[in-house]
Amino acid sequence: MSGAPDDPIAFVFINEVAIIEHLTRTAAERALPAGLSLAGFVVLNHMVRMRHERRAPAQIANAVQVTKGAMTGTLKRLETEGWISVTPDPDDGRGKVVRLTPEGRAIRETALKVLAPEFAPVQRAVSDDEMRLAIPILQKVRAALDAARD
Amino acid sequence: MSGAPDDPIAFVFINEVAIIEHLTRTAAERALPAGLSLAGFVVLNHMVRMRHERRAPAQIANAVQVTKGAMTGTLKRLETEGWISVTPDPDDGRGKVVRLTPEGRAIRETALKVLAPEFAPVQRAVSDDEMRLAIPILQKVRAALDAARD
DNA sequence: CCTATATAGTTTACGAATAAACTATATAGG
DNA sequence: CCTATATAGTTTATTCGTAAACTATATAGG
Repeated sequence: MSGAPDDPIAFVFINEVAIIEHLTRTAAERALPAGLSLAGFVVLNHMVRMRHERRAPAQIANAVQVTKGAMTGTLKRLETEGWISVTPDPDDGRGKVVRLTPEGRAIRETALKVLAPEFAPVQRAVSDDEMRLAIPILQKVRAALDAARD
Repeated sequence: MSGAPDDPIAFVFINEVAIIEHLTRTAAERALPAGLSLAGFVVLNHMVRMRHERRAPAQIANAVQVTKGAMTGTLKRLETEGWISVTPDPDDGRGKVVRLTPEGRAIRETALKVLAPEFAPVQRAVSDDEMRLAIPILQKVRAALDAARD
C-alpha cells in the first residue's frame, strides 16, 4: 500500500489517510495512561466536550460511530477503572445512564496532556494555513462518504 | 468526536482523517468478495502492484505495516481460499515464500472492480485540483509522523 | 386493551490488530 | 569451530471492532 503512479488519485488520497490514521492511532495508544484505551478516551472526551452530564450508551455509540456491542465492552472497562458510573435509567426500563466520575474527568485531562506531544510533529510538519486548506477538503470527503452510506 | 471550536487545529485534522478512514474501511469491507478481507486484499494488491513474483512474509508485513503475527493469520486465510501459495524458502531454512495463484490475481481484479464504486463519492465530492492540493499536505503529515516514530 | 413493531442493551462468534514469548535457523566474531 | 546474537515465523493472551441473535421494555394502531 504505497503509491504506484497508475493509481486513481482518490485511491492515493485514501491511502494517505489510512496510513496517517494508523500512525496516529498507534502513537496515541502507546502514550495513553495505563488502563485507558483510545476507545475509552474517545468516550470520556465526547462526554466532556459535548458537556453531557449524563448520556445513554446508545447515544454515545451513535455519536462515536461504533456498534452498541462495542460500546457495551468499552463502558464496562471504563466502569471497572472507576472513570464512569452506569446506572439504570429511571424513566426507561430498558435504558442506562452513563455519567463521568471526577476520576474520569481527571484521567481525561491527563490523557489530553500526554496526547499533545504526539500531535506536535503534525503541527511542526505543516503550517496552520496548510491545515486550514486541507481540513475543508477532508470535511467534504467525509460528508460525501457519510451521505453514500445510505 | 466531532468539532468543538476550542480544539487545536491539528486535532481537528486528525479527527477528520480518523473518520474518513473508518468510513472507507467499513465501506470497503462490506463491498469485498466473500472470504476476502481488507487485510487480505492489501496483501494481494501489494504483490501485484509491486510486481513481486514471490515475497517473504516478513517483507510483506513490513511493507504493509503490520506485525509478523498479524501476517501469519492473514496469509493463512489467503492460503485457505487458494489465493496464494506458501512454500519453504529453499535458500533459507527459516523463511517462507509467498506467491500469488492465478485465482489470487483474479480475485484481486474483482476486488478492484467492486471497490471502485465505493470511492466514487470521494471523486464526486472534491475536484482533482483539490485532491492534488490535499495530497502533498497529507504526505508531509505522514512523513513527520513516520519520522517521529523513532 | 392487545398485539405489532421498534428500541436499549447484552451476548456470541468471528476477524484483525498488538506485544511478548517461543522455536528454529543464520551469521558474525573471537 | 563455537558461541552469541540476529532474524523468520508461530503461538498466546488481550483488546477492539463487526454482525446477528437474543432479552426486555416502550409505544403506536386497530
